[in-house]
Amino acid sequence: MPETQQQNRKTKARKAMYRRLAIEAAERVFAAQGYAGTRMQDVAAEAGMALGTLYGICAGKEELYGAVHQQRGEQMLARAADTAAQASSPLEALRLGIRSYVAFLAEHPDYLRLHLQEDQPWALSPRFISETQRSQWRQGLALTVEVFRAGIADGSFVEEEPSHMARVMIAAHQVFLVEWLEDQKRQPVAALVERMIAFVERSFCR
Amino acid sequence: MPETQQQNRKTKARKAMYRRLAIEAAERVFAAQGYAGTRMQDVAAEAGMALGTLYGICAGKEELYGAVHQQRGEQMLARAADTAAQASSPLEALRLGIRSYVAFLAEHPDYLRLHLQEDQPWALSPRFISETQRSQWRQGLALTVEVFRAGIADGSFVEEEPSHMARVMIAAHQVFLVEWLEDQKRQPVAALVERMIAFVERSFCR
Amino acid sequence: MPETQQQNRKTKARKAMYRRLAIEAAERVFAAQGYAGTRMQDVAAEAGMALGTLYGICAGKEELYGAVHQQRGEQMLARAADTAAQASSPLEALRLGIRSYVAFLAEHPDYLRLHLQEDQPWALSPRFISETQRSQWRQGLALTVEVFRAGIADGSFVEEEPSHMARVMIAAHQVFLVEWLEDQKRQPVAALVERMIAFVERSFCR
Amino acid sequence: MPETQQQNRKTKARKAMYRRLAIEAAERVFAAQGYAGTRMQDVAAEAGMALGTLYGICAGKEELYGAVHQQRGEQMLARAADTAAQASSPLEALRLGIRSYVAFLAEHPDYLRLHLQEDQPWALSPRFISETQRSQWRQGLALTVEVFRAGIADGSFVEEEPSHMARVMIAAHQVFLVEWLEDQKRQPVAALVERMIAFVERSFCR
DNA sequence: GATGAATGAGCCTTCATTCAT
DNA sequence: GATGAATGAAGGCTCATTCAT
Repeated sequence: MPETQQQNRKTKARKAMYRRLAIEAAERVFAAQGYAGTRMQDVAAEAGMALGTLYGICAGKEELYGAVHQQRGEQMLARAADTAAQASSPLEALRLGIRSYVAFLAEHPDYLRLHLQEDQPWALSPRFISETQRSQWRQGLALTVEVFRAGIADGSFVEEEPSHMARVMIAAHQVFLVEWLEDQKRQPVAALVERMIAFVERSFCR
Repeated sequence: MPETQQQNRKTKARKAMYRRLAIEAAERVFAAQGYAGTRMQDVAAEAGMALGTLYGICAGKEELYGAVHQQRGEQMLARAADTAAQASSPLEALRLGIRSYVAFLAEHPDYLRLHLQEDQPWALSPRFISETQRSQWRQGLALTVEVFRAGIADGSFVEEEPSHMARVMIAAHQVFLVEWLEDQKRQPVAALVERMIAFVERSFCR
Repeated sequence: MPETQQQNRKTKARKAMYRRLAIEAAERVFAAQGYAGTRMQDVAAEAGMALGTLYGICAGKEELYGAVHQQRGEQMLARAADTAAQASSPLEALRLGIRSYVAFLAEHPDYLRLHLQEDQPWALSPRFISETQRSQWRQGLALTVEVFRAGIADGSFVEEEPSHMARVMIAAHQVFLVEWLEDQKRQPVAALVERMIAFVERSFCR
Repeated sequence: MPETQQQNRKTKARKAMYRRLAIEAAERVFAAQGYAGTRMQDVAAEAGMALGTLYGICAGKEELYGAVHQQRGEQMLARAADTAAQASSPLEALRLGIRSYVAFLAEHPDYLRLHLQEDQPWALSPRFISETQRSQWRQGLALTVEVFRAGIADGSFVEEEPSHMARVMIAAHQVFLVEWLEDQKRQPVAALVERMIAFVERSFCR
């Protein structure tokens, strides 16, 4: 039944679009009101859809919250990975990667707030993260880890557990980003990035 | 009326004891179930008292949560400050301070969990922080900042904004602590401390 | 979008109906159990709806209580005003008005009970009266006051502050109504009305 | 055992004193905060005694509330009765009685507020009235009723049910008293009394 | 499939009352 | 007898989720 198949395709496409819509709305509302302060009603309203529709798209509040992080995380990582792939050395890959993801966060202020509020890369059990999301997060982390591993191998980085280095780097970078926000983003992004890179080199390069 | 005075003293002492009991119970429950997942009923039960008694001791759920952080934070800071005071150089003060607060957290695993869950030194608006707590946090930060400032002055630290250095240090240390927990505390505390100190020296010493 | 408009109309109509249902249920429960003795749960049950639905309809217990008074008060006043408007003299207007509102109260025994319990025209600070209700009460009083004023002008009533006369009249009439209830409503409404009118004439006519 | 008897007497006397204290405190607090808004704790504090002591003195909140009314009611009636007893005619008795009880209320502003808030002489089921109080209230009413009955007999009053007349009179007088309060007591008590008497004569005298 | 009205479990908090000291 | 700390039942309200239209 090609007709049915086409319908399925259409249906799926529409569903995907609705989901994207919902997730983007959720990002805005969660960023503004926090997880506890956000009602599903608010998200539906922000997304311009009915509550029931929202529930047809996501499994519940927790899943939706996780999906926001997954969605943006995926995008952010993809961009960072693409950029870093063009590097000729692990150190350069790291520099390019940082530049890329800071640019991404600067372009997505709502996600930045969420990221700083709740995204604890060191968290014991990041709240509301499904298995799918967890595995995806691991993949993302793995990219950074790979860069560190290569850098250790070629002697440009200190010998430490790469995943540890990645987590420390992310944690420290959160401080830079918060201070940047507290300062009303007065510092140019390029300067911010340079300081973040400098920190990493000081902490991890030989 | 010395009788009344004595009674007041007794009453106050008892109240203080009850409050400590309640705060300790709250620490355990908040650590295990998180803020949102904790019912006041649970805390009362854990403290072995009736709900009404708990409410005679604290003003509400938020205040109680804040009190847990304040209580332990105060203790931790006092110990770290005392220890660091005996140092003969800024660098040694930092080392002693880190050793002290890690020891404290190792002795108070529930507070450690809370600390890692919610104590985000980089947070934009740390939830539920009363003015008392805020000032207390500032004092704590100030101590660390002072050490960094002295270290910059005597040339042992890089020239950076001291409060920035303090926040980065704390953020990075959280990663060490989480990994330590994830590893079931298999690493001896002394070794953990050494790695944390080594990181700070790498990141901030000339 | 005429569809949406129609839906809005439908929605509004339904909401209005539900609100009326809720208010009528509340009237019964408040009349039977008093304000303090009434739980919102009871009202919801009496109205045959869930608690959440009730809260979708009214803002809370106080607002609901006020709404009952407002609703019935409005109806009662409208009827009394309509009737009195047909009178050819102030005295006749008063007679018709009294006849009308007593008939209304006789038809709405639950509201009568509420009226006797709480509607104290002499109250210093009538509890729970929102601004809307206050203005409505003023309107009601104004109507009666107008009749008295006209009666004073044409010489049929004694010269007194009309609003005082209105309040005294209402207070005295409450006694008639309570006694009627205590007597199990054995006295015909028409006779009751005649006695109430006689009282007013004795007290206020020249 | 005369010793024990004396102790009992002392004990009783002390208890009676405490009870009076408590009732007076309760009067103030109930007048200021209303029945629902008053906590037993508040009354105890106002009376300068411990909560347990208060409960040794009265059976509970409702009983205490009733006791306030009973206490003052008794005093008020006693004075009114004494005064009225010196009258040479029913009409004069009524005049003297009114003068007396208005003076009493003017001297006890807290009781006046309570009286106007809650004392519904026409109420179907006056809240919280114990059997003792009910009988006392009947006695009080009986006095007034007796005056009316005598006045009907000697032809000075209209022929109506005396208890009805008494209740109507009280209800109407509440309006006078509320207006007097609303007017900040600007009107002299003597003038107020004259208007109240005038009303009664207009309504009930032949 | 979309809608949004309806649901009701759940939680924070208060305060009348009791009872060990 | 006086005390007041302790109790815990009770109730207003919210909001995630469902399901009839």
